Amino acid sequence: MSSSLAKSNSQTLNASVLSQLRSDIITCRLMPNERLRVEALRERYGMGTSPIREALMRLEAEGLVELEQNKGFRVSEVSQASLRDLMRTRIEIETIALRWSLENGGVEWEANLLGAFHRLSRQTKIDRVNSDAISGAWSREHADFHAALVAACGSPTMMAIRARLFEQADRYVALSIMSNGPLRDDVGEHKQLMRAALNREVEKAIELNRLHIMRTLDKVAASLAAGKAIGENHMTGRKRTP
Amino acid sequence: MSSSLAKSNSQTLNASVLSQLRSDIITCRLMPNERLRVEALRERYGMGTSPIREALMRLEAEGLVELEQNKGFRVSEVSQASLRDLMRTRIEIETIALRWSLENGGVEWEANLLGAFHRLSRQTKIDRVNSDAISGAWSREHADFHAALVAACGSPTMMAIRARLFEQADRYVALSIMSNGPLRDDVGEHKQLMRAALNREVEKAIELNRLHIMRTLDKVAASLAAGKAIGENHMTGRKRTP
DNA sequence: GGTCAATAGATTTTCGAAAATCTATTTGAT
DNA sequence: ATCAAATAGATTTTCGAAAATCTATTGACC
Repeated sequence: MSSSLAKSNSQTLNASVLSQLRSDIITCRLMPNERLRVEALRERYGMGTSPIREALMRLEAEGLVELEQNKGFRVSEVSQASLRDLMRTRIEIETIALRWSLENGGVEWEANLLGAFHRLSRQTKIDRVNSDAISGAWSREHADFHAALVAACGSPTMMAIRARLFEQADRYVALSIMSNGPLRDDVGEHKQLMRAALNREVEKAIELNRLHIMRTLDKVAASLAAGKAIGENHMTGRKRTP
Repeated sequence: MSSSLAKSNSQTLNASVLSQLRSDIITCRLMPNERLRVEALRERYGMGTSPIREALMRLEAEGLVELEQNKGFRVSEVSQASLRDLMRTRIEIETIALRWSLENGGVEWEANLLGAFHRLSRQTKIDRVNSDAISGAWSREHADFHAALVAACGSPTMMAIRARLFEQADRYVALSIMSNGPLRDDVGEHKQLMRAALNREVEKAIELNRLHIMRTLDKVAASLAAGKAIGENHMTGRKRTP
């Protein structure tokens, strides 16, 4: 029942539960709006209150968790409005990061991008066999590919912002997959995008990236509208007295 | 010696120490790179370890604090490189937010902007009398003015990013003021910027904003280069044994 | 029946001490 | 003298219980 990722014991419990919680939220093993009771999390992750609350505070700053004074934490709510806001902002941020990256990228960047694409396309094939069981691996390769695109942008600040928005978007994607199955086979899209990037066709790459995000938005928004029940009022109330 | 802001007791200690710490870091009452020992902070803010560590974790996500595993927290380091990265990113973000805000802003937005400018210009006058003693008040009005500019941008995500970057920049400004005194009298700059915004002269407002940030960057970068000693190696070592 | 205060249980928040880890210094061997 | 292991003190990290707060329900009163 508890999360799978066994962490190397060289980390502090704090760091360990932070990455586990983040992962559980992004993949919607912890559903949007779900209450995060300290006692329940203590049991789930097997540790005391301190590291858990510390991790939750950090995730609050990242926007994955919300805290109401004296009422505790819950997973951030999802909504059409914030999905659209998120994706709109993502497009702007990635546009800038991509432009900078194409201006600065050298041979190393090109090599890493090619590598990331290769891993992603392989992973896609594997997934087609295993259905959507281990799509966690795909998700990681997918994230890596998009990170590789902007890796040469030269701005740690911009990259950090981009990564955070990508994570938030990933949560919506996970939610969509849960109700409607895998989004679509977009190996082609990624390949096009990579080619434009490697050829330094800046405006084309930016436009492809924008379309890539917009297509995801449409798909996710649709399944969010359809599967309204999911994610709304999920374990919203307090534990019933026996 | 401890921070002045007396917090209303309706907040949790956690929320209280969070805002105090954030303020102390942004104003450089806690200097860049200064170690943040839990015991010292316990004394400074008068509470136990839990709320303090929770606040520190949150500030780490905001980029004001850095955590090294098993070695504790310290105020984030400052550097020419990260200053330039920060300002460059700020320009891009504020450009987008400003554009959206000028597209969407209604009468309410205009009124609030005028009000914010009025308070800022009044505050500037008061400050000229009291030297740089209570420049904290000016800093607040200044932040409010820039927030008012983009308040109609319609994107909570973009506004949150902008606010965070502004805070980070404010820390550099505070550092600069500490060594070189008040930056400059930029009432005129703010007035120009407001007028362009109210007249919906989008490109002009964006350019003025860019110049506003660039001028600040130049000034701050210069005093950072000059006063190298400040902020470097400040209480960097471990407490000496008696 | 409806409203409001009192109560009890659940939950969050906070504390202070214990455990784990790091760092500087001393000690001992080569 | 040099290096490495051992030690001691400082510091971080974690725990579990106590205090504070919230929420649902009961019961009194109109």
